[in-house]
Amino acid sequence: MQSIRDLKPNFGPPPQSMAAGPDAYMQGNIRLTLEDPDLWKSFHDLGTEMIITKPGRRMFPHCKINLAGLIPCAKYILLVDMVPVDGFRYKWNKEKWEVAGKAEPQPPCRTYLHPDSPAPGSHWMKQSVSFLKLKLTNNTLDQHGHIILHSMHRYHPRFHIVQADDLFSVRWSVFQTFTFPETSFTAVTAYQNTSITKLKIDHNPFAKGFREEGTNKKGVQTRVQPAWRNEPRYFCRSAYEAYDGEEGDMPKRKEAEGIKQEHYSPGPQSGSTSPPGADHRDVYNTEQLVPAPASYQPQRVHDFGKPPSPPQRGQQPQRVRTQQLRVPSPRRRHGARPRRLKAPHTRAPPGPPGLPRVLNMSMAHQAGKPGVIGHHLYSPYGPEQPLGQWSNPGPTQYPPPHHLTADYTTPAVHHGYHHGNVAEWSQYPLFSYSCW
DNA sequence: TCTACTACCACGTTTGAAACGG
DNA sequence: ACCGTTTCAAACGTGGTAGTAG
Repeated sequence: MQSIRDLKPNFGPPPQSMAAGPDAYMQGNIRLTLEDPDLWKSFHDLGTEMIITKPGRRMFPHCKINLAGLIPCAKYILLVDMVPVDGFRYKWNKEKWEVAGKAEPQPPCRTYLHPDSPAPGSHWMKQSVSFLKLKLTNNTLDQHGHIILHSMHRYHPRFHIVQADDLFSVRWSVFQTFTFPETSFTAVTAYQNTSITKLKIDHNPFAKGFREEGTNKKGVQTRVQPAWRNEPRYFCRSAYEAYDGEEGDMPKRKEAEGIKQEHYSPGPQSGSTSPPGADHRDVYNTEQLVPAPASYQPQRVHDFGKPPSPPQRGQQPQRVRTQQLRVPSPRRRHGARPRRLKAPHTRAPPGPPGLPRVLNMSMAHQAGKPGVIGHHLYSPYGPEQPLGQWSNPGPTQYPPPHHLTADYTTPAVHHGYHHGNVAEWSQYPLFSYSCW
């Protein structure tokens, strides 16, 4: 059913203090499923691209998850960050992505905190959790708390669930981390793959103006069909399939259901042209406990089987209105067309003044040195209230992804337990909390 | 010349205060 | 006065495109 390959080298028995606790058991039952997996897969098959801009750009598709198995009355914090898929920089050449060299040093790592956090498990489970407001930027000096990425690099989002009563106790809490392989993407400043552009136009409501039907005046040739749900895919070939090398014959999932047996090869292991080419709706699940420095310590393996009730296609998710505030800005563009003038609304921001809630964590750790990390929390509940500190955000290089593994029978890759207060539970920056 | 990036544009959607009606 | 619905415009999100830098 499931196997764990290539997780972490230093697996060992979990500390009993952690393994035996009721929380540990309950946390092990947490299930996380990705909403709109077919849409994600559609993009993934082509090689998802996400636009990054200086002012910040939303993701599309955006991250939306369903949670189950939380303790209803316990409070949780949800976080998302982006980690490089591999250590390469890419370029688009002749209709396919090619490795263009070594990855640039990583910018300060930031983590997006879901605006509802902290909230009880019942809150997270009663409806899908959307990270719609998450924005990506290539501005390393960004002051808005957006997640900073490098263009032409590949990333994938990680979801972190932390049982904690408040933001300040995160460092003492247990993290559980999940990823969805089909959410990996290439950060770009302009779309390279025209098929991706078409797909975005077709499915993103904000891009309706570029569809052929309607009032599109730009002559963009796109499919007219509005929805991806009820039609066969007009695209067929993954851009990643264009990669030569070991993954060229990577098995593709035959259909949306059924047991998958493809092998997910992490980038570094599959040569220089590393992008994962297969879709991976179902994944293995492992957990790990409080890490010893620089090592994962998987505790046990869960076999969750199929997700309990995967989101139904076409199901209109309940509209979620978060407390996310709008960052007041004078006018977005210089030459925007004039608006009709009337008594101008004095729109109060829907939330207290401030900024998107983003944790900024920069790793100071170097090989063999537990890092003292800085992180910056932007909270909508107060203007620029850093709950942490910046500290020495020197450029760091992400490690190769260890977590992308083989057989999948559960919705998400579950990376397991780790404590937020341990600086080097892994090489990833997120958990380099030192203080809040 | 090529590639990556930016600024601007014109479109559409979202949002919430104001207006309105019961 | 209260509550629910509708209206409407500012704010925002989107991809295209031209221009620029290296």
